[in-house]
Amino acid sequence: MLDLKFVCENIEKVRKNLNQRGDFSKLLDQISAANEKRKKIITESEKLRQEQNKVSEEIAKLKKEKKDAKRQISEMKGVSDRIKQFETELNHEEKKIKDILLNVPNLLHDSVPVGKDSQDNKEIRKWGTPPKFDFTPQDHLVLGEKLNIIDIERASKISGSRFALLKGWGAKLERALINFMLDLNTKEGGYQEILPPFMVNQTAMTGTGQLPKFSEELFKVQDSEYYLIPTAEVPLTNIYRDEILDKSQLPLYLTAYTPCFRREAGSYGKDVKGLIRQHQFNKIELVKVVEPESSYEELEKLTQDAEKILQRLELPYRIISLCTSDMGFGAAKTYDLEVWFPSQNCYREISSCSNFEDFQSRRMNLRYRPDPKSKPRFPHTLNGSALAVGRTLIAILENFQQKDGSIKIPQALQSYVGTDKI
RNA sequence: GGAGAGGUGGCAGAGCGGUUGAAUGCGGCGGUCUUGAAAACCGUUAGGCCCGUAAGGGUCUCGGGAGUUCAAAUCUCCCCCUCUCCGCCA
Repeated sequence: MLDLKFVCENIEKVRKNLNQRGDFSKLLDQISAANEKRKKIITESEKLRQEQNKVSEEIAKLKKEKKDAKRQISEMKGVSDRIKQFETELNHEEKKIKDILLNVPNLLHDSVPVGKDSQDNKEIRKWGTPPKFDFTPQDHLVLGEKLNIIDIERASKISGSRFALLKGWGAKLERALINFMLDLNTKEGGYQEILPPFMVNQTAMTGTGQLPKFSEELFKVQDSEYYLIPTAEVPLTNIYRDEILDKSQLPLYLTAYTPCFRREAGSYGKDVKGLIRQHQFNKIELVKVVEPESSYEELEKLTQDAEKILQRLELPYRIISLCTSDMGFGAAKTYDLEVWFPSQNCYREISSCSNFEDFQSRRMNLRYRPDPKSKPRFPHTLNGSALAVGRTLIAILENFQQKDGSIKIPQALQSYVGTDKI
């Protein structure tokens, strides 16, 4: 959520920035107008309240002295009604402002490349070289079926489309990856491991920005107010919602393994084959809460933490900076990590690392105190996948496949899987 | 699921419907004392919003919402959460 005051005081600047994401001009004007009205109402009603408080005090004094206060009481009867009227109007304007503000995306950082679609995303760097095969490499589905470790058909029998069943070494590899990533994040990255709830309430979803705008992407649990998390970002970032953290608690580094649940509405026909796009997938997430001054430095570090996993797994990847039109709703800047997929002969997203600045912390009223004497401020929040586990698994299958259809296990992972080949 | 208890400032814990944003204690910060520290003593210590260049002034907030009243932390109703006991259960 943007700062109302900032928006109203810098409306042309905000308009120009948001123009890169779409047309929010009308909404901004509505906000500005509603805010003017709001301020007027407040000024008027506070005058009345002041009078009410003063006279109430007089009444109290008179009563104490056992004197008559009838005149004052009847005088105040009308005042109280008018205050209530103002209150109603004020609530109306404030709700209007909040409803709009919750649906306005974050301002983009100056360094975000300008572009009109994903073609304009900017490659930042590349690591590793795509493997050369002296045979035609298979895609992960073919490999998975041959090895009897991925079963899509039976998964659709018990659930539906966009679900998968991992079996035997497949299941074990997935589990090994989870442990490997968590270990790396905690031991080398300094992240605290969290095992959060996989269902959260509406307030949490609003805090990180999934609601109110993107409800069609979420699974809601019937007969309850719970939503299945689409990413661990939601429970992790919301842990300290409505709190004022001490400066000594920052920076906060959190990591968690969770399954993620997404409706994938609007992705009909996209990635229908295989494990790329599922309704349920495993992910290890990194979340940071940091002081504003250091957040962009922290974004670089967080991205490197995610990269490190791919490097240890010897998977070739590249990093791109998402361009203005490809950026997500709440992010000010995003790097995507894309891993090499031999079967598709291209890089595909395996992690997304973003700085949300104070967009989320303002939504969830998460603050920190820079020092004991100063006012609380909104910290910056960041998150990134490290990594999407299912996509990592298939990247390993495809990049480490051998001529005979077997899969070599990357060195770093062998002790976790318990074999060097499947 | 059943029965009961309770939600007040960073924490603990008071609070006859009327100068109570809120006693007191602890903690935090500043100071006095001390060679230094501790102790003791003194002072200070919530957040949001509005007006104002500022100094400052005003206003709201005692889990959330609605109501009664000239006036609500205090009374009424609804909701949420926590704890204890019983039942069920991984």
